[in-house]
Amino acid sequence: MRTRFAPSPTGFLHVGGLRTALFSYLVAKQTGGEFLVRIEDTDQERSVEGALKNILHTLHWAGLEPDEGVILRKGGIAQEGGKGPYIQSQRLELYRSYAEKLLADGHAYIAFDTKEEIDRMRTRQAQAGVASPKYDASVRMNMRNALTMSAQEVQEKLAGAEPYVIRMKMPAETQVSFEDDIRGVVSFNTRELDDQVLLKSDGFPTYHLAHVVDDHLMDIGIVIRGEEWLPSLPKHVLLFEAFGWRPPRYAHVPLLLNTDRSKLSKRQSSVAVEEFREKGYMPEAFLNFIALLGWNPGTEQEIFSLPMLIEAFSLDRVQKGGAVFDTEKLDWLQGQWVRQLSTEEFSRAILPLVTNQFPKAEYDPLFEQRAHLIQERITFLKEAPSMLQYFYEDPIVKNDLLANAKQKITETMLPDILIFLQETLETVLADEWTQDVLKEKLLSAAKLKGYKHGQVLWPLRAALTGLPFSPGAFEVAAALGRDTTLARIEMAMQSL
RNA sequence: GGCCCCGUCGUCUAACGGUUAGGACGCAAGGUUUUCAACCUUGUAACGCGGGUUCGACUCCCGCCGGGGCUGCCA
Repeated sequence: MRTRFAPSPTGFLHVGGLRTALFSYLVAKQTGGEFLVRIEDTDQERSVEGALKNILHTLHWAGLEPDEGVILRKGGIAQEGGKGPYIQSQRLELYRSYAEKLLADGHAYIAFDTKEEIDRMRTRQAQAGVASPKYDASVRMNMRNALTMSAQEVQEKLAGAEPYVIRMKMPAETQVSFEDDIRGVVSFNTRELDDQVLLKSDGFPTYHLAHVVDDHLMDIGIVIRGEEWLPSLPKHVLLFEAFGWRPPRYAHVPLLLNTDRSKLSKRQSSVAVEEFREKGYMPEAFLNFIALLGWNPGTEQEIFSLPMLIEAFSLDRVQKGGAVFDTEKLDWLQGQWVRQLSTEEFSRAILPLVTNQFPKAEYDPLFEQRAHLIQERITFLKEAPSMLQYFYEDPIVKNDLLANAKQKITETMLPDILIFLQETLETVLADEWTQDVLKEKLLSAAKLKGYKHGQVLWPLRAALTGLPFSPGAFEVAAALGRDTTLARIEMAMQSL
């Protein structure tokens, strides 16, 4: 089954766009088909410089590599496949010829109305309380089109280069029913439908014409798109019929919503996928999150990689109602994905971040060991450098960190506690300096002295790391080694 | 306004006539070698309303209410 993702280069890749792209990608992959990317740049005014490249980059980041169409390659943006071009602004002649075919077959007509005339018509209809304002409100009367003018008049205007559009001639009172793969049968009456513009006066097609022509020519088996297109479905089905083509299958995916349940918008939420990438979310976590918004596997599994999604996804388990884009679960998934990495993968992922801050850091078994200590306790990879800081430089330890009311440690108790730590730890020899031995010796000594665990462990951990939170005291002491551990306790004593 | 779509915990969702309405996030409490996390345990919380159909409705039908989308020479 060939599927496509067809963004307009008007800005960043939207999270909702990524979701429809993901669903399309999954359907293509699980049916052994191709996933194409086509660019819908038919609105010259809204096109944004650089948006195309940006969207492709983000798609690549997410791991959704197109098989055909517009693809990001080393050299830049390439078009691959035998059904191109895949950028609509490069297919203008094609759309025109198909629009003319419609004209010849009586499914469309030329109209010369100006923007102002159309505006006036709408105002008039609104004032008259017309239920469904449309171009042909009064049997296409009062409008300047090929349906009400003589052929000669039309020819004269065309010869005089007067701007015109080509409109679809909507059949009267026809019931159009179609089976959507997510919603089941939906039906509409053409009575409510306008004579949609198909070819604009600037020679560009509207979405409607371009969609029908391209998805037919590019042999798309199923069109997966946002629910906002559902009301346009009958127009598209009718166009396929007018061309004598078999329509593809359609799946209208429910919308992503703001917290107030309106259509997800930039004003109310973060909607650019790029923002999430910048915040440090892993593509796996983000994709996992997006997939679970409106789709469920029917099992209690929550963690899904892209290959697992290809395996488990199906359109009939896609929700019909919109889903609030609430990212509270995303952070949890991000943490899960950090934990999902092997120690080596994790170490390699954080290495550049750490060397950036501590140039002498390098990948070796020791680094892996240290990385392992923090892998279970961070959510974002970018937290790694600060959590490993004390392995690369001596911390500056303040008394108010060493003392801790919650652990019942006052500043006046500190000298005694630090001496206790020093004396006890000195009895542990270098060759038995392990987490287990340290724990055994220190806790038993503390018990003899009448210290509570927190009263000795908190100052030890704080003296070693200088941080309000970090891996545990024994883990850090073992990783730091005997000399450094004792030296830092000494330093803490000096600074009292 | 008209047309179309939708309606289960705060959020994402399971259930496809018979369940104590399940899971996840969040939140709360407890646990773990101190703290923040992570992790484990327990808890918290939902079928929009009213009619039918049926021995029996979250599930089927109708109405209402509520929400959303569309109603462009934007996609």
